[in-house]
Amino acid sequence: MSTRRRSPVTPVRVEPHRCTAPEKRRLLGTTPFFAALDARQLDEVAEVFVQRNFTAGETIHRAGDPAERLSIVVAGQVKISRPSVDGQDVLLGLLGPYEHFGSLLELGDAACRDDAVAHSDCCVLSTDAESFHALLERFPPVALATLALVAARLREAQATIEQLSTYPVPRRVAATLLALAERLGADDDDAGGVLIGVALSRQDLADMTGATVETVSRVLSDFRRRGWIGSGRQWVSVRDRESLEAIARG
Amino acid sequence: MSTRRRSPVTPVRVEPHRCTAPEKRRLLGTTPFFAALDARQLDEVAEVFVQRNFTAGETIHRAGDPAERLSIVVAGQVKISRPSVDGQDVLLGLLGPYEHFGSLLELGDAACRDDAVAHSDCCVLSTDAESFHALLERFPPVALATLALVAARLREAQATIEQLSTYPVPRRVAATLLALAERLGADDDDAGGVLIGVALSRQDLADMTGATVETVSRVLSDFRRRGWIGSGRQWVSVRDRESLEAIARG
DNA sequence: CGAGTCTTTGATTAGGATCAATTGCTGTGG
DNA sequence: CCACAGCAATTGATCCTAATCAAAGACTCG
Repeated sequence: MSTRRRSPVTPVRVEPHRCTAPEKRRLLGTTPFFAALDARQLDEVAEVFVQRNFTAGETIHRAGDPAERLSIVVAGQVKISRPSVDGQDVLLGLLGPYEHFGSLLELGDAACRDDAVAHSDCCVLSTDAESFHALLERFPPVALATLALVAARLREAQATIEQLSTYPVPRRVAATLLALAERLGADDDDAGGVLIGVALSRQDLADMTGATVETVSRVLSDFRRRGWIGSGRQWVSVRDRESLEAIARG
Repeated sequence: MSTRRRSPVTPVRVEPHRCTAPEKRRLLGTTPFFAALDARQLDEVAEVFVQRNFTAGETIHRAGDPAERLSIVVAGQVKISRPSVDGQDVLLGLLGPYEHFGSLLELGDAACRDDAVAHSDCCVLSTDAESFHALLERFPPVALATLALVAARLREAQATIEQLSTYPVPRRVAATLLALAERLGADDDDAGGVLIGVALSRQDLADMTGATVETVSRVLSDFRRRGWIGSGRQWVSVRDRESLEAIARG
């Protein structure tokens, strides 16, 4: 068929390295959290962060674990999902570099509500909630940056609520694809579209849109037949942004 | 019928007053934003806040207005809803005393995404985004408190996303009623339940749960027949928390 | 009392979920 | 290198939840 190909164009990322101290400092400095700090201050920050690598599919933490760490993705992607008894997971975030997950503030005995899984091989810097809280108090600009990040997340969440409340599935799928292409678009697969640069199963898409695998598959087949997207096992690429936007707008 | 009554037990609140300066200071001090500040600091804060009263139904701001003010409810309730072209509004928040709305940070030319309407007569303290930003920088504890508030909102939003993605309507309605009773429960109407202390139309409930008025009405009728709630025009009271919780848990 | 709004109830429809196979891709091991 | 195991994706058939369409009842207020 015109819009089908057989091999996922997604190059897989691997990162089996260990950060040196100065590297760690540099990475943290690139992060929106700590962008405002100078070299000396970054040293202080770097001291409380530890680096860990995960291979694709590895579990970072599970819902129910004590909520005591804040983590920042520095390479690769991490999938945050809320599990439910009957296996109907909800995908709350697909985080790329410089995005955070875990607990920002809660020092008490709160439990994690979500699973965090390495969606690709990835590298994560993390610290315990207590140390992070100390950083917030010590460096006011960090608190402000954090506030901005959380506020942005809240806005995204509210947009998602709006979508789930009122849009039919094809519209939600279109909007989700566009958002992903925007955030993770590795431009151009060989058919001149914007390839979503992350392994993306139908199940993932279903968990993001609150639909079922089957429905998502049907919707994508339809979009593909119309030439709006290309898709295959674990990948999607946007080929006709205009049309998708029209659907996403209603 | 056993569970019907004719008059809404909701007492309407009225507040046609004007805060004196010390009153304003005291109110701000009770707010989670500024609880950590001392009297002198509160004076400074109070200077940039102005008080406004609204009568029930009055519009505070509309989606599309420039996003330039942060407001804190000090009495009454404010309804935050996201309008959509086809009138399918989404109710994002029903705010009571000490909850905030408006823009925390965006100093640019951002536009409000939501309508804010006085849901009851209410009293609001507000300031412009710029002044608030200055307060955040001047008083680090305020930034931390704000961060905690926004993080809490984010958690609520994620819970809502989970519900909308996977729960059927009766479950969402039950969960919503319990949450409202928790937050706004004026205990005891004359039938020994927990009355939700706010005017609450079926439409509001529909906008909160992403369902239609008709469906909500049917669900409530069902709950009422089972004796789990009492309800009437613009009010609901929870009479059998246990059973509702069972539904809300699935 | 009568207009207007909110609520309830019924009948019908449709969007998606569910159930059930089948096909196709990938990586593995003989 | 090919066969096969295993998972991902597709497609079809059916069912069901909730939306839609339509109307009538209830409460409120001027």
